[in-house]
Amino acid sequence: MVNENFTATEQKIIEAAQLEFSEKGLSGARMQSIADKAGINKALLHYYYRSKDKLFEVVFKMLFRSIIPRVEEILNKEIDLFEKIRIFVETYINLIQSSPQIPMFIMHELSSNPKRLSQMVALAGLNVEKSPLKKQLDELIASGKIRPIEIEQLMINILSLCIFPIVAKPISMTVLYNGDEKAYQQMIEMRKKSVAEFVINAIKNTDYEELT
Amino acid sequence: MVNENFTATEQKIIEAAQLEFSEKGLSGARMQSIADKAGINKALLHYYYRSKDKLFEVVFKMLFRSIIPRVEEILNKEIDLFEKIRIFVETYINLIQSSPQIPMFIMHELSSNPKRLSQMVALAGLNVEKSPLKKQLDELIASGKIRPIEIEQLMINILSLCIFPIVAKPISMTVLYNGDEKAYQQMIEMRKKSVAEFVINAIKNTDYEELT
DNA sequence: GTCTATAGTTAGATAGAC
DNA sequence: GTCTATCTAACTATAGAC
Repeated sequence: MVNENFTATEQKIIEAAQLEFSEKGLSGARMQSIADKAGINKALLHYYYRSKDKLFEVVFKMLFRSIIPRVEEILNKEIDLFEKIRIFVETYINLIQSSPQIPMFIMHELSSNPKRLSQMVALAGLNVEKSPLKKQLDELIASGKIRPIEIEQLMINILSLCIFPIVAKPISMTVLYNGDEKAYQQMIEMRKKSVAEFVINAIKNTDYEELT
Repeated sequence: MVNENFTATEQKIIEAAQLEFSEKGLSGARMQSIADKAGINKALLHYYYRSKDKLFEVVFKMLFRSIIPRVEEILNKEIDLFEKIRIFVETYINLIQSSPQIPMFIMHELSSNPKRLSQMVALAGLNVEKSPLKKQLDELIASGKIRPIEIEQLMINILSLCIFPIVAKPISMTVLYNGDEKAYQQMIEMRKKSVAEFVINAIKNTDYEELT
């Protein structure tokens, strides 16, 4: 996760901060707690990052920049759409699972400062409308292989199915499994395959299949 | 939203608090800001609710209790499963749309205090495994009308598709629509119908259709 | 670069008048 | 019940020694 040439101390701070911010959000996080997690003291945090807000900004940008390329890479690969969906779902759920704080971290940030995100998106040069994925999707719709669906709707459906169950872990674990952690983990594990099939079945055009 | 016999002041406080808590979360919320929104002063908040935590608890419980019965009612209705999904999706997206803070509010709460939720769920007597919906689902699977799927997976899929796009409004609005609010609203509007069809197509057993 | 000590600020909570 | 004024605690941020 930490990639640039930081000193050992900087790395420890970034890691500790990421953990604290995603657990507690910007306002809930405590500089003291970050310092403790990093095994240093408060003053050093300010020495490196001046203020809580600056530190947050740094951590946020790093996280964001580490995710975007991975997503883009998969989406723009030259492979069959259904295969792409399978790979994307599995990779993405694994990614979130390994750092379940990330989505919450980003969502925390968003509600308080939506502008920051748009700057970063613009900077990353993301544009769904002009993506190779859209072209691929439109061709399959035109040929009748899949049902008509807007790329935005498809993307948001896939993202919802991958992200929400993990972000809302306490809800699903409690409401669906009476707090059974193991059952919940099994469910997530299953979803690495089942979500892709769910999506594929949802968009596959069955009329077309009958013709082949 | 406010239903019991509260005084006018209490109502104003509850409404203001709900707004503030869902915008900022528990830690980000300010008693001063709640007082301002309610048009009273800080001291009065403490007069009525003793502490910030108590106030939060009251607001949270009220919200939770207002949602559960509505969800249960739809899910246990004696109607066709596909029709049930259509009604549920439309009602649920409308509900969240009218109070988009609710999911964030609940999720904020969850990360900080998962136990509170389980108490409330237990209290509400929710149990998916024993619900009429599960029976209905299992029958349709047995008869081959829909593909095998666990009720928990189906529920979490539907909830994800309804809740996430609204909770993650800033993400989707920015990433998918370059910040165009109107385009985003249109997308949500479409989803009131399209999500149900997406889910139905995903679970419908096409082999069975061919047989009929 | 890293620490201890402390200054400065904010915000939750209480006391007491009306 | 509602207000103003105030206390106290928590937390961010800085100063200054090593």
